Amino acid sequence: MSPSTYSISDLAGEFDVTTRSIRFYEDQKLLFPTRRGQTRIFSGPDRVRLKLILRGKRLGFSLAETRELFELWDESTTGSMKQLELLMTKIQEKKLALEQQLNDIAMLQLELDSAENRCLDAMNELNEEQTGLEQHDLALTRNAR
Amino acid sequence: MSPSTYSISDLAGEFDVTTRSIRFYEDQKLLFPTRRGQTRIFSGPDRVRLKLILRGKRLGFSLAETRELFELWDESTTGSMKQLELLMTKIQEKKLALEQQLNDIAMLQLELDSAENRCLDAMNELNEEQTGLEQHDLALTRNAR
DNA sequence: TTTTTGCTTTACGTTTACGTAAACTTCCTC
DNA sequence: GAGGAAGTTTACGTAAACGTAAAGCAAAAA
Repeated sequence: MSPSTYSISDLAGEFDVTTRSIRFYEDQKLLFPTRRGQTRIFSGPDRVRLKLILRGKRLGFSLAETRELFELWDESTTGSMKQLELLMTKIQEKKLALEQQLNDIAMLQLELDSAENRCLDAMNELNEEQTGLEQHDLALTRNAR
Repeated sequence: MSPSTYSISDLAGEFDVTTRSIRFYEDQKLLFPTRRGQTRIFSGPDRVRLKLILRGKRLGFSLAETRELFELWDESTTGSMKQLELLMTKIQEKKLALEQQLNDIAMLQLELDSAENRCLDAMNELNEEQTGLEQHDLALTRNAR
């Protein structure tokens, strides 16, 4: 069974970040570990937050952006209509941004595929120059076009 | 017909970046405009490079990363086998990274959808508290679950 | 001809996201 | 009870990606 509390190095180990980073995230109000004496104790929700922080980072979110989302989400439980509407617009914004990212990724993938193929072509040509024409079967090592 | 050369402000305008940024990219060896006297003249390939730089940025690539790819691509035309193999591995790396990003985006999209729905639920509850039960049709404004 | 407009270089400033070092406590082990 | 491992705070340092101001040239417009 997964534990319900974690030490700083538990989380650092699991997600491959430094303890320095985790303390920095706390400093930036992204995590709120409790304390036993001096030492930090992280809860399950803290762990989830950390995972979200890191995923956000991989997608180019700044810590400030992620914190803003966390805050909106937290405040939304106290639920004034204005808060909820604000949260909705932020959610829409992020969804649009993700759509854009999907486009970017799709285009880059196409370009990488094309680059890959040209690269393979060039390698095949080099091979034929070196070993003569009888080795044209090397083309079989290439992926489908 | 699209022109084959561009001024710095042409590109800044088209891609909505500052001229400062473009000069910085040149400084970092990502762009290589020629000069007429003092002023920079950008070619079609320069324009393409700029577009790739910005797309890379949106996906969280550093300028150094992007430059490395450019360099590998440029060197690959002079085509020693070692260069080509290096380029291939870099291409594979980027493709894997993009796959990871696709996963991240998919998961975040799911979470945003879920957040959106909980948000809409909360808004509906607020509305019913305020206006009585006869307005339950508001649920129709919600997207499909 | 002055003025505006656009471009240039040089250079210091700024924000983000940590790294790194110093100096200290706490707990565990031997 | 000496040492080591893991935790802590405080604080200065750093790399990336520009922003911003200063000071100047050069062509086009008024």
